[in-house]
Amino acid sequence: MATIRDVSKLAGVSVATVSRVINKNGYVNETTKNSVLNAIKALNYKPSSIARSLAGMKTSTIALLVSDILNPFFPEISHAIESEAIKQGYSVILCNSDNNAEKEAEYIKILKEKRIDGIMIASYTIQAEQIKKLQEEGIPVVVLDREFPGHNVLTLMCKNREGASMAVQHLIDQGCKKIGHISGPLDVYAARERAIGYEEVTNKNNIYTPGLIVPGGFSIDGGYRALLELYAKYPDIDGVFAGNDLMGIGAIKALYDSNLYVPKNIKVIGFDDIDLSKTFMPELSTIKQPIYEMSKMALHYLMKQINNEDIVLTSYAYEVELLPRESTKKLEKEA
Amino acid sequence: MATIRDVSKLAGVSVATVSRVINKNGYVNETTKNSVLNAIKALNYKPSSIARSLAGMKTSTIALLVSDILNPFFPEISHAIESEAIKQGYSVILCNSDNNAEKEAEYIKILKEKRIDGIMIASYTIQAEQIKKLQEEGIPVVVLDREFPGHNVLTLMCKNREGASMAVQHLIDQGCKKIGHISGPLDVYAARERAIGYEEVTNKNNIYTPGLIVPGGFSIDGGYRALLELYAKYPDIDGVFAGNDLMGIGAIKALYDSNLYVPKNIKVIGFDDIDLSKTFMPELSTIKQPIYEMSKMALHYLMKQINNEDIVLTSYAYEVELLPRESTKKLEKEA
DNA sequence: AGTTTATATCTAACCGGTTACATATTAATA
DNA sequence: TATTAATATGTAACCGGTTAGATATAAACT
Repeated sequence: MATIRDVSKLAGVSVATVSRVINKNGYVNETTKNSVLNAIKALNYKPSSIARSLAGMKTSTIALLVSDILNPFFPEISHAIESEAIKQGYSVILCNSDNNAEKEAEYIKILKEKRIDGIMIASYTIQAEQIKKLQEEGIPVVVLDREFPGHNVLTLMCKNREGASMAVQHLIDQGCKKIGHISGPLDVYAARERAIGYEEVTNKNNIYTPGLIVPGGFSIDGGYRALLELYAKYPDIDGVFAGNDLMGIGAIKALYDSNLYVPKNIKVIGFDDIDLSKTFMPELSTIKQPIYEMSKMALHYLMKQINNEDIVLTSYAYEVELLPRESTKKLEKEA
Repeated sequence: MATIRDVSKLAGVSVATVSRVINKNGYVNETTKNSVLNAIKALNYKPSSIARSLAGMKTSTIALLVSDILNPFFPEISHAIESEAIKQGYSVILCNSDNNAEKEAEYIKILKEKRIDGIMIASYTIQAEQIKKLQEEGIPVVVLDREFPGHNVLTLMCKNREGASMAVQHLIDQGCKKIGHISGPLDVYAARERAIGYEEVTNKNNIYTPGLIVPGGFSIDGGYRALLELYAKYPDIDGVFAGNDLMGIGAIKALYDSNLYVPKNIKVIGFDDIDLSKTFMPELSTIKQPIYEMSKMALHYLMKQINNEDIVLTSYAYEVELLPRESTKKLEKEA
């Protein structure tokens, strides 16, 4: 593999000149530039990012830490982050914590050693303490879909509580009288907020019952099991607000396997608007959060921190949107 | 950020000794070792992988190049590769080409500059020529789910043709008389092989009609559109073999939207056995390919190349398995 | 003509590790 | 006791870039 010194020798100039040509900075004579360019081509020279990082004190690499790459929500984030990052000349190391705190800690250690320029966190297992440590070591951090009240971190999320309220209100509008909630892990901020939104609206309508909240771990399987549990306890349930689309899909599947149909017997609404929700049958009503937009802005703010522009480390909540689809349709005979 | 020299100073030893302690090689006195360890802790020292890579000529990083991270098939591969890689102390840069040849070429350039130790390719846009170039530059390569006959590359795939035959035979066994095929992009090896498997079995049963093959681009949308096209041309179709599960799901959706039901009116079988296929309603019959196992072995062979163990650069095809589910069920009244 | 400014290039230190080689001490063997 | 081997540690070159500072020439300005 050719080095910058090989190039400089072949072109008959110093390494500094070669460096200037490569980075298009400083003065370089047109003729000199061409002979350097020719030497580069002749040797098939590719500058080593490793050496460049060591000398330049930046890696042009960020990390994206996710909970579970098998959950379609995260590939959507990953896709957005990566697309935007590459536009700015950054590449992304994807770290899948698999919802495992130890694996996550191991990753964080590796990332520090790799001297990545910043880290984007979309993981439910991470603790505020770990984020604080990263920041103390000078590593820019942005957090997606979480909130750490009382900590100086930039976090982006959607209006979870409001969205949940919209979802439950929609079920009520569609005629539901007894509405269950399949929640995410309640130690996760977004899941908690959504549960609160559910509580608020059911309370206001005098249909709140604590037992109607069952956790479903944000997964299809969890949603499936949660629905069965819910239905066993309350066979007269007629609406379900699932804390995310995956659990909504799991719930619909469980109903189907129990010979109950959506929306005929029970109406179901999810949250997120992952791609799959409008492909599923029946199409899943949901609360859309602007995943691409949020991710894009998250990256934007991460870059600002990396470039030492000072920004306020606070949290932003994005608007959500109700997307009524088949799974909450009011059938004619009900009307 | 503390450096190895800071540590050596604090511990009162040379950098070589510190290096020996960190890497657990060479002779180090127990007492010395402890004082070094203490210094490391006191300074919160984390060795720089950058410097280490530059000096040691390896990055402990591999790249995974995928076609489309939004297609669940690829997160499953990604999950497997990443899980196995981290066990061996390697991290993975995930590169999503988005089915865009230019973006892919750009990534390959970046990866060369990053001096990654090896590259795992699961992308449909890559050309044999590019792989050859990578190899000539000494970069170990393993390819998943493709084949490049006549090229010396290690490729892992499943028995695509055989699986396709099994799928079509299964449809026939379930009573289908007119079977369509929604294919992947026919310039992709796996898609072509599956189409050939389809042709072989339909031919043998004298039900082959060229017009019954329609391309669906390996996506849900593509499958949806392909089915509509197929059905418009051949309204008497009673079975569909989709070249992957996503297209199978798209096809079922299209049928549903046309008031046709699966398996009642038409039976559908997919290929891959992605997680979603058994959650979908109806559950999608499919040909299971051992994604985790294949990916794991792919990584295994990549590591062998990285470690300069010589292996035969050839292609391996994994066994597939028919998973009959609801979408191809023979209903009682049909029997 | 003398001074300033813009252009062009080079030398060498530096980034933070690894490692070959030299050196010193102690233990084992002849 | 002399010699060899094992243990322990240090020095300094090297990996391949970047960049500050030195130097030199040509053009522009007093």
